[in-house]
Amino acid sequence: MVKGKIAIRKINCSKSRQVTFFKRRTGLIKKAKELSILCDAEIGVIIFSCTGKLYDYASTSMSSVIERYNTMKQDNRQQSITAAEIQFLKKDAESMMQQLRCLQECNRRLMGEELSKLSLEDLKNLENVLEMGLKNVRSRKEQNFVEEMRELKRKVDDVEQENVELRKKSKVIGRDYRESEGEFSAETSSSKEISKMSAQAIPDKDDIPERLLLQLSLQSKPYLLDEQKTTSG
Amino acid sequence: MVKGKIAIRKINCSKSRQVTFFKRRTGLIKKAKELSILCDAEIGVIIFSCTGKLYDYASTSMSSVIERYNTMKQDNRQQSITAAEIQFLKKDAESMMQQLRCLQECNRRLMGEELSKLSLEDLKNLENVLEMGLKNVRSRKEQNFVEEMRELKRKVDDVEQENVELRKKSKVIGRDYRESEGEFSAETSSSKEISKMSAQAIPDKDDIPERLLLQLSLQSKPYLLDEQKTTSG
DNA sequence: AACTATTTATAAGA
DNA sequence: TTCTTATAAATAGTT
Repeated sequence: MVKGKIAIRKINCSKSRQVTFFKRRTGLIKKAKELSILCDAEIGVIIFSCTGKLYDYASTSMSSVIERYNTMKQDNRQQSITAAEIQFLKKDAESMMQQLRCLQECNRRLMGEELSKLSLEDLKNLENVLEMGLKNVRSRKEQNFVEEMRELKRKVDDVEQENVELRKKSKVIGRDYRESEGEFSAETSSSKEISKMSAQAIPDKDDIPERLLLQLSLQSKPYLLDEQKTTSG
Repeated sequence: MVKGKIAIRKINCSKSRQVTFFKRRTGLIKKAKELSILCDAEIGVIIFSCTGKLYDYASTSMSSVIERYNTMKQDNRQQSITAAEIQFLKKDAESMMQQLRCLQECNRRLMGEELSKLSLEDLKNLENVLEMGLKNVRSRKEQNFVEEMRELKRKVDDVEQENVELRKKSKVIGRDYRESEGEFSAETSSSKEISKMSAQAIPDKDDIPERLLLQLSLQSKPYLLDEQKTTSG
């Protein structure tokens, strides 16, 4: 190159390697700058010295260059999730958080909490909604009740019928058979079924990571069927 | 630089810009190569032409260079958001979605909808919650009502007092003044205030992007104070 | 793409 | 690191 051309291979002498690194690094970045200006190009140069020090140049910004590079390369591994996508995710999260807060507020009001900010008109509307809801719940409850009663009666009839036949049998083979035992066992099995039905509940709040619960301050537990809130009696 | 030095500024002639771009790009990458070899440096060069075409060189591999760059820069903005973080974001989103669905279900049940899956026990609990809530709402409503009545009465008194004084005045200056006019205008202003109070509602669902609404199928509008749902009467 | 006149870059030495 | 200087390399303008 000058005053004694050198071969392009690693410079062994640490001292002169360092000097050459400084000179050529400066030169390289100068050339990159010139190229970007002359030809209106977007350029990024990243240089790590052999000692690990970082030197860089970017005509716009390095993140812009890298992002553009990744987009163009369609690198689907780690880097390809662009800033835009992350923005979307974050925006989604924000919207959902807002929705959650809104729903929680509604929920609390439906449970008769946090009413202080409501106007007389709002309260009237809320009362109407609750009255309607309560009517529906009672109607449904009654319906369920009637159905379960009917079911129970049918079972009792079945067991009584069974008992009658057992009694007949015991007379035939001349053996004593206590009638109360059969009835009792039938009753317990049907009440087991009732409690099994009430066990199928909606998803529990424990499925949600604590991190989020804290963020949302769900400490007041707006989940209706949470056992800590709705102990019957 | 040569045979007529040129100024470092964008070359206007598209043709010569293209030629210069080719020459200098080649030169830049050659210099980068030489530097990486001579000084044992890890180098990456990314060049986008003004037409958007990508040219690059990396002494090792570009992903290695970029990764090392990001690690070193600890760039907390776009690129450094690791795959793990993105996983977190997505998990958060999922959890929130689940919470939302759960809250919506609760909300609907509190409004007496979607009761079919509930057991007799659940329905009893729900009825209790609604009764409690309704009690609170009615109590609050009554309180608000009393307060507003008191406020109104005070205003009426004020206006009557004003009337009395106006009548006195009109006698003094011998001019006729109709008493109904004053009272009427006072009444309208106070009823305006009532309706203003009910206007301050909770955030509307319209604030939430349509994309999310669709995802959540919020079409059934579980927002209590949504005007389409809770029209009084 | 090749040529060439010059400018630029830079190796070696200070 | 910076300066100097001799010389190699890069490249603008032309063919």
